[in-house]
Amino acid sequence: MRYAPDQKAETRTRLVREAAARMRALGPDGIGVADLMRGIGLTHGGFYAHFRSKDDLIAQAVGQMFTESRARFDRVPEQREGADRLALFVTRYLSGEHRDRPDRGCPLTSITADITRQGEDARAAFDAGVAALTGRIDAMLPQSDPALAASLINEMAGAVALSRAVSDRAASDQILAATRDAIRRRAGLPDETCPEPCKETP
Amino acid sequence: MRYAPDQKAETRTRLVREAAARMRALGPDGIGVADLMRGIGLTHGGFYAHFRSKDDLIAQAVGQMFTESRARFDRVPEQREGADRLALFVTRYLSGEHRDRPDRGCPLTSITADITRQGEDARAAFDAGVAALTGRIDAMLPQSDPALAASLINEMAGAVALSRAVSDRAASDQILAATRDAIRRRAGLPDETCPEPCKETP
DNA sequence: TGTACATCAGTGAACGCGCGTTCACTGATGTAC
DNA sequence: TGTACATCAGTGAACGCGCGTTCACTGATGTAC
Repeated sequence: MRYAPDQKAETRTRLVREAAARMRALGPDGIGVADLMRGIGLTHGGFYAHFRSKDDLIAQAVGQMFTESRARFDRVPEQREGADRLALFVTRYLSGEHRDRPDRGCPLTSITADITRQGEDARAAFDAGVAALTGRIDAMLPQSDPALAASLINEMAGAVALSRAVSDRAASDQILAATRDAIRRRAGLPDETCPEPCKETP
Repeated sequence: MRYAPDQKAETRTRLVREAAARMRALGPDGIGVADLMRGIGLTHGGFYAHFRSKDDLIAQAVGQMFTESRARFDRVPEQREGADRLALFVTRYLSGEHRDRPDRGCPLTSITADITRQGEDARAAFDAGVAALTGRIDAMLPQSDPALAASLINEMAGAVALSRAVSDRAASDQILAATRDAIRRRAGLPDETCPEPCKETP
């Protein structure tokens, strides 16, 4: 078959998305080139028409992860703002759904430790993502406080990561609930009243 | 040569220690059986006289990591207690030295995301370690508050992990400093006055 | 209109390598007689 | 006292396997003449 004019670009996009999802769930070492290509219905040989190396793909995927994470956690009904937006973010971030679906989760909860061992490009993408995320949280605070914003995201990311690692479900739920309380208190938000229908676990 | 009566037990101990150090720095997938054996001056073939499998070793090493971490961060001059002990712990935990030496660091800063993908034994060892650590922090609080203790360790572990991932040294230092402030405030400790000589980076 | 050729995303066999694991063996020393 | 054998932590060759990467090829369609 002859290919549609933007077929190659489209395949590349699908690859980066698939890689981002797998990396969140399995880490950079957990994705294999052949597996990945099979995942989007192709064979492994074509990979190097799209990326210089697996490292190159990883760097692209790190950027993608932050983009998707932003779309998932920061998207809000337009009329909301300030504290209301932050409350929504916190509820979503510290939810059972976020814990149970690492493949769609925030990169800070899954690949932070791995980034240390990645190449320069992946690290740069990670740096940019962290800075942007911290900035957006700062903007949702009652008054700008970059150190507080950084501190809040550290705790939230740490809590979600730990809630996944802990085997006991009740203990895991408890970590998330306690962290929601702590974050709300620290950010000066009202106590737990769901700002929108809370579906904890799907 | 004939072997000393406790030689085998000693070799096993050395292996578990070496594995713990490597796992912290490289993750469970980052250590290879042959490399590890070479690291303590032996050849790979002898490994299976000590462990049923690599997974078995990993589970042992997880326990070891928590034991060492406790010795490193919780050891205090005996006269100290309460808030004073906690201040010491926080200073050590959120230090440049902890960031720069992951091979001697707290497992919560390095293997949390990996534990999700490990076997039952490793997860059980991790669970026990987390519970014990949280309990010790709780005991250092002015008054017991298990949820606060968990919240504090989440933020501290998240911050150290992130301080390692960030490329820019100044930004990394800033994460640690800001988190020390945040934790001290949250735990009701006095402001930054070094409770003992602070050697930040070696 | 028909023929020859160019294009190019994707194919699949093959590569060298390191992994976890197995197993027959080594060799120094203790024990039995 | 000397000889034969048991012990056992560690050795090193070998295994099957999956990895990242390379490369000659496919085959449907567009273009040139």
